[in-house]
Amino acid sequence: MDERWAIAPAEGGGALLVALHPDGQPAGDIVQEADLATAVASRPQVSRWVWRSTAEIYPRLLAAGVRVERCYDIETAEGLLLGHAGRLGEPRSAAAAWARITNQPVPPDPPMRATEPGGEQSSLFDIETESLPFEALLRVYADQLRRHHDTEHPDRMRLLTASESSGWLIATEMDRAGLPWSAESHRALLSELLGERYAGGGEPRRLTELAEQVSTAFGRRVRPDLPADVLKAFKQAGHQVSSTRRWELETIDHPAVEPLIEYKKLYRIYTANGWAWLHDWVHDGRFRPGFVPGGTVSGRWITNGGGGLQIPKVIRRAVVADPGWRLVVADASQLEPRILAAISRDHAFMRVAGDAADLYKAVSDSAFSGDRAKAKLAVLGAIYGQTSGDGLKNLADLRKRFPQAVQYVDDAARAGEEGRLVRTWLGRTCPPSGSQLDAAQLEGPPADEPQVDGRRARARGRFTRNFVVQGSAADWAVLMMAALRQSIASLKAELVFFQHDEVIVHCPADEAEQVAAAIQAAGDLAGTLCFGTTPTRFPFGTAIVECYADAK
DNA sequence: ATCCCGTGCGCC
DNA sequence: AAAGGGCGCACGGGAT
Repeated sequence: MDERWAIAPAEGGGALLVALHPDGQPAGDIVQEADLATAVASRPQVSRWVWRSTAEIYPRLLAAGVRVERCYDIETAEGLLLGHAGRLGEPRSAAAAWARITNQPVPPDPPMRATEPGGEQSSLFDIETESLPFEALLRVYADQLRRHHDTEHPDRMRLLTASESSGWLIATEMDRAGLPWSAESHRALLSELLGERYAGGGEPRRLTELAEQVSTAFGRRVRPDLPADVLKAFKQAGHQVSSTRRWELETIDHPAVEPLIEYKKLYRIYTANGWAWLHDWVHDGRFRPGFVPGGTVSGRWITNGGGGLQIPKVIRRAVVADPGWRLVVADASQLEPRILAAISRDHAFMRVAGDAADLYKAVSDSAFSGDRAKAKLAVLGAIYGQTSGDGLKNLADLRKRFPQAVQYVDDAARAGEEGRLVRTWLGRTCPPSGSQLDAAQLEGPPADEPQVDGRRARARGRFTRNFVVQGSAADWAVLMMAALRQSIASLKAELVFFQHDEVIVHCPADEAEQVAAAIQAAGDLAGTLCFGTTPTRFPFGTAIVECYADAK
């Protein structure tokens, strides 16, 4: 039974509720109840809750011990529908949607609330309840159902909205659970890498030493954290470099290079994941990243404040399962080329993507006489938009063997260059050309010259080329997460981390094998739900470990 | 004192 | 060997 109810918070912790017809119209009278969580918990027959914002309501439900199976997040849907209409960037709040329906001035979206470091649950109660009347919210919802119907692929668009709404449920649950984090291991690691901190503050011992070594090598005081200073010093020493990026420094033969590179590496750890970060972001043995589903235009998630999706490999030593528990770490192997196979419907490419072990090997056997490195470069070049180098010839070979797959991304690039929109498989749409959210707009100086326009157009082409693949991969990934969430719901296991194509589940040791199997099953199901029946496979590399650093 | 931007590097 | 896409974050320095 697909029973839908809409709900909104009311004064004093209460709630307004109403049952809904399939077309979104109210199926009865609006009722008011005294307690939001009780109102939800007492209606187990409801299979999908319709609400303005998961971020507003769901933390309160979870705090009261109430989990929901499915929801429809109206503001998330508004963003996706606006995007589909080529209006990404316009206000997506329910109030804005209502204003558009009623031809009133559209209010700007409220600024994004900064996440409290550590994701304290209490801060989530502070979100102001929007003053849009419940009846207006219901009208917005019904209007959105109609707009779904009018999209290019209504079934896919509905699946996208449902999936993205699930993403918000998952994000909220993951932030509540938190990633198990050993502050003790983290501190030990920092001491080992950086040395002691001086009592009076300032950089730790190892950084001070390396900075001195750099100065010694130059024969004068040089501050390694000032690129301009470093550039000048190298120039005086007779080495011309255009930046102090690591790969460029590595080409120089000079005794300052080695301590300088080491300094930069450790300085990064010190500033981004050092003692201050640990203090701000890890509490009670958990790191709560503040996940934001669909935070990027391509649909990838972002996190709020703690750099949760950029945890350096070396720092993963601090991610440790609870005693008797394990981390099941799984990443989807070679996901983007497999996605390209599925969305392009290139039969030959779908078949090589049916090789569960190694797609690049399968491509190289098929088109590059066994040269795996070449095959990989060609495939990545197609996805990212190669502009130079040997890759172009490899790309030509790839096109010969898999014309439809390469055509798909070439078409996306062409569309982008010509200022048209492109969409992911499920219908998430790129920003319109020239809009605020169009990254290619920033490319180069703001001049009217044809050369600049051309470069900008090509930059947008590379963006849209990648968008259809990266974004469709994000479509798949969230569906996979939603399927996984359902299949482990009866276990003690908890989803605790998600990073583009990688998930971590924290579970008792005796559940680990079952969880690992559930992840693969969820990937397979997501593939079928998203793309229908195809030969393409979505295999995972899975590790059952006590420490994140031991995965892979 | 505070904001903005370029630089550089972490992740996928 | 690097490049080609997407991000967040910290820093210093200049502008305000």
